[in-house]
Amino acid sequence: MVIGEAARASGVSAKMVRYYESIGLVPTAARTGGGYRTYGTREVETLRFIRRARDLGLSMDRIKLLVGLWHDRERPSREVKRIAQAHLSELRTKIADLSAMCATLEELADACHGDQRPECPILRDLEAGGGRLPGATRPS
Amino acid sequence: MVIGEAARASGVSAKMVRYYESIGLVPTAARTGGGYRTYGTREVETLRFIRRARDLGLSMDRIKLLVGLWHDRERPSREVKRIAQAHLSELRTKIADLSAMCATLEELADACHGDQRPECPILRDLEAGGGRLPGATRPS
DNA sequence: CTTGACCTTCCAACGGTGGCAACCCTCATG
DNA sequence: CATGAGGGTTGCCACCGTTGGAAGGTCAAG
Repeated sequence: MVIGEAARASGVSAKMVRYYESIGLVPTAARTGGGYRTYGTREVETLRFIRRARDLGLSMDRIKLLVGLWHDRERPSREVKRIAQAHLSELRTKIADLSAMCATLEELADACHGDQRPECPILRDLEAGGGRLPGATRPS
Repeated sequence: MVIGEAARASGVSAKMVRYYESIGLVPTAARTGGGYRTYGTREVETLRFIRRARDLGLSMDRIKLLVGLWHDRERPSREVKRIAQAHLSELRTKIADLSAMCATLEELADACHGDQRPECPILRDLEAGGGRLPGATRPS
């Protein structure tokens, strides 16, 4: 299997396969006489593993750890769970941050009539930096 | 006001002020005889505007548009609202994506006993890519 | 031979952050 | 008045992480 076939089989683009090799996430692939990288079933499975981990939003560093644990038959599941929970906690933080932005922006967009008039609560808020706190718009 | 003072007054780092100038987000600053950038109240207010927009997660491109609209007294609030809603829609998409990851990962982490034993549903899922859908783990 | 896939290397994006050598400005001391 | 010290500023380059694209060259197969 050359890189294109491995890419199709794993769902990881050839570009990314080379990249993963360059950062040491997957071991250096064997080469044919002509210099083509070759992959076997095992390598493709690793790539698929990586893609699924990526789909869950895990960072390369954590994926590297997970691949190591995956290949270790003696691993304690505690280690895996710890990584998952660290990621979960970051995901939750990000979601909370985005939700806060969303809430503020929703409030502002709702207050904006959105017609041809120049008056705009969105710009007013960005200008004054005011109404970020609860309690709605402060009285004038 | 030189750049450091403007930075402290606006909450944008001096580095970022130069960066914003380099990408054309803020106009070229006036200079002293010695080549130092100088800022007035108006410039600092613009920087503060930008920082607040960044805090809401807006992209540089959109902030550029918003600053333009902010300085335009004839702007239709429709334009501002349209930008806000475009960003809102992206925020919601991102939140949904992260929430999906979160849900999957929560399910897997809950199923993992997290002790010294090697058996681990998290790794099993990443390996097989199976149990993403409801209905629990399929029978062997 | 032609065509397609592969090889390497560089550039772009996002929004900054960090470092570095050199320069400017101010103040203190001789 | 001159000199030095210290801190702020300048421009430039490189880096973070992940992906895509393009250029230019090589390989394999029809």
